[in-house]
Amino acid sequence: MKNASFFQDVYDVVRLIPRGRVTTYGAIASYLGAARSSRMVGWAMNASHHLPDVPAHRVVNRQGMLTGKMMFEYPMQMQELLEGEGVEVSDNRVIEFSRLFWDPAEFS
DNA sequence: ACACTGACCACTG
DNA sequence: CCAGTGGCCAGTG
Repeated sequence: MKNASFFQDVYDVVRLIPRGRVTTYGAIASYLGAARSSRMVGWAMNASHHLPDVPAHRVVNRQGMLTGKMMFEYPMQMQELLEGEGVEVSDNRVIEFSRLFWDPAEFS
C-alpha cells in the first residue's frame, strides 16, 4: 500500500503471522524500516483491538514475554488464545519462543 | 497548537 | 553487569 500509514503496515504484517507462531515488536518495526519504533508497534496493537483479523496475541516482546496481556479483555485471554493454537505459555513467557519465532522478513 | 506518553529495544557509561 | 536514556508515530488532555 503506497499511502499506508505506519500503523496500517503494522496491521498488515501482524495479519501474516501464521497460526501457532509468534513474532516481536522489534522484528515488525525492523521489517518496516523503523527498528527504533518498536514502541510504536505496541501502540498500534493497542489501537487495533477493535479491528478484525489482527492476532495481537501473536506479538510478544524480545524475550517472548506476553507484555500486552493486560490490554486484552482480561489478562489471561492472551495466554488462552496462544495455548488454543498450540503455543505453550509459562510464567508470561512463550515456551520454545526461539523455535516458534516467525520473522516477517523470511516471508518474502 | 504544545507536551506528554505508550503492549519496546538497543546503545551508552 | 546494571541503570539510564534516546528514538520513533499517533492519539489525547
